[in-house]
Amino acid sequence: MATIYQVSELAGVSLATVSRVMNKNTKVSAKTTAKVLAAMEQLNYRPNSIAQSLASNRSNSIGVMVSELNGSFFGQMMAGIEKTLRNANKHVIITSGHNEEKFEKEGIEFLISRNCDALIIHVEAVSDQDLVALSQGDIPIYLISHYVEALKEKCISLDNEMGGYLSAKAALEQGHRDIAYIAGPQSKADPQARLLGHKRALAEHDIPFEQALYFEGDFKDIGGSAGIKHFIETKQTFSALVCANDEMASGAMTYAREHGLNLPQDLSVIGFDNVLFARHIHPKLTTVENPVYEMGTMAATLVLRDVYQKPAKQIKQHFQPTLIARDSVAPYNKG
Amino acid sequence: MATIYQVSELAGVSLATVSRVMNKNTKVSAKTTAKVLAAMEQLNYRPNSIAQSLASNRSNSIGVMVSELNGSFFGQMMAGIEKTLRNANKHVIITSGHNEEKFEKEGIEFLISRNCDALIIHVEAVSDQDLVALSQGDIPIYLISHYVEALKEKCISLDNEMGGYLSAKAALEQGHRDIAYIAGPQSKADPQARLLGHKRALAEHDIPFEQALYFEGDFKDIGGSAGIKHFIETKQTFSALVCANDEMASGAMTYAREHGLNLPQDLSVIGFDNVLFARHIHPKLTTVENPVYEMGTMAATLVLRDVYQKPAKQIKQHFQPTLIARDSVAPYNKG
DNA sequence: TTGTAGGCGTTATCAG
DNA sequence: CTGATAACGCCTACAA
Repeated sequence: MATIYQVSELAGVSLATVSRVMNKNTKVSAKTTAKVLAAMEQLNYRPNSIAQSLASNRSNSIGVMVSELNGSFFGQMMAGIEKTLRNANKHVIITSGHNEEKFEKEGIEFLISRNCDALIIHVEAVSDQDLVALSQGDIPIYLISHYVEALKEKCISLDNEMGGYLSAKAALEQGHRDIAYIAGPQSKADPQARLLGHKRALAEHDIPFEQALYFEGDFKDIGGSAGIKHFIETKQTFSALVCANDEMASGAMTYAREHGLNLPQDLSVIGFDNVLFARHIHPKLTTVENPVYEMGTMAATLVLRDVYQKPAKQIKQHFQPTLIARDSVAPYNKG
Repeated sequence: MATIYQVSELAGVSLATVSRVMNKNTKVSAKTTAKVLAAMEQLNYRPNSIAQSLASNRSNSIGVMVSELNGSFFGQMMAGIEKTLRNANKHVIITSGHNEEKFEKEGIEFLISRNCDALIIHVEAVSDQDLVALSQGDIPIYLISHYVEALKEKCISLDNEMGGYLSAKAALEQGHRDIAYIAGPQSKADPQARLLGHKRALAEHDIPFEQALYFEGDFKDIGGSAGIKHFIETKQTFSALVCANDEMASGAMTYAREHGLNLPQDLSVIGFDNVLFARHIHPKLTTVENPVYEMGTMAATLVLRDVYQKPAKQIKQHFQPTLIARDSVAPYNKG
């Protein structure tokens, strides 16, 4: 592999000059530039990115930490991040927390030890407090799909309250009044906000929130089936079921069908996230779009702007969800 | 950030000694080791991985190139790769080809320019020829879920022929004889092999392969719906439908149901891959397990062994698929 | 067992 | 506009 030194020899200039034409940061005469370019071409020169990093104190790498790699969420997010960053010639180092706090923290440590210029983080288990502490460190961190007041300039988040509102609205507007709700883990902010939005929509329609129609799930399909099982066994009356994510909606639908319910005639179901499989399940799931790809793109854009001083056209840190109406909600049927 | 030099000063030894206790490759007296460790601790020293890379000519990074980041396949694969590699203190740089040959090639170039120690590649569009050419370069490449004869030591692959055989078998063993098949793109080796396996199973049961019951899809749900539409419109008789992947199976099922078929009574459907949503769709999809996570793990293990000389317990390069029997296949019903 | 010193391939700060 | 030359932080013969 040719080095900058060999290029400089061939071109008959100093190595500093070669560096200059590469980085275009200092004026170099057209003539010398041409010579250098020719030499580079001839030697098939490729700068050694590691040496560049060492000398410039910039690794040009962004660490991305996600709580889990599999699952329907992650791919979309990564796609947005990777595309944006690679266009800017930055690279993405990826780590997964495998859904455990210990691994998430280790992963972050790992990324720091890798000299990343910035971190984009989407974690479940690490506390807000730890995140704030982390942000005091040398390396800038950005949070995706998670809002922490103290770090608001660093957050890309979704209006989960509005999402919860929209999903309840989808049922209410079809005339449903007995609406069960399977929430996500209330130890976390996102599911809390979704629940809040749900309650707001009910209140707007003068429907009291019934504890008996509430169940806290785990965001997995099993949480959905457990929730509806609970409602059925406690003999609740409900014509619609709102779930705080699509996985739980899917679990609930499977359970409902196995127990003789006709979907959506006997029960309308609404999800949240609009993951890829939402349109594969039957009936096609009405859900709330969670613009994960866009959020990934935006997080990357933010890094580019703040860390690398790249001009960014427009930054949008707070995203609004939208309802995706498909086939899993039927009009309320008095019978 | 403390440097190795500061540590050496504090410990009262040379910087070479500090380097030695870090790398444990040369004997250092217990006493000095202790001093050095204490100094490191005190200064909260963290080696600069970039400087290490430059000096040792090892970036400790492995580039992973996937054709697409979203989709149900990728996450599993990545999870296996990342976990294995991080345990060995290597990091993963990720790039996506966004399903276009141009991007796939650019991505590979990008990874090479990033001084990766090895590449793990899962591409769709790049030709075998190009892959072979690539492997002549300085940087070792490994192929995942793809078999190229000339690169067989570098391949982690699945026995797709056997998978095709198993999926057909699932229908045959339930008494089905009129079995439609929606294939994947026949320009690629994997779908070809699946089709071959399908034919072998038919032949074993003395059932001729009918061109009229064959359709070539695109591995997307749309291919599945187009396929079954074709069969229905040409008035074929078939009681089972085998699809070369789960997405197409899902698309076909949706279409079938919309056209009045009862699943699985009127039509048994079999998929391939066992992606995450396979158990979310209705009826739960009988399919063939594609052990993507394990293949990812194994690719990483192979890299660790070949590139970093880490002892590997057991290498398995060729994986066997297994049938996952769920609810989408019903016994053949003469009626 | 430990220290010395050269080198890895760039960038960046000086002069000129 | 261009050329020396010192960092950057670490590894690794080679010496001692």
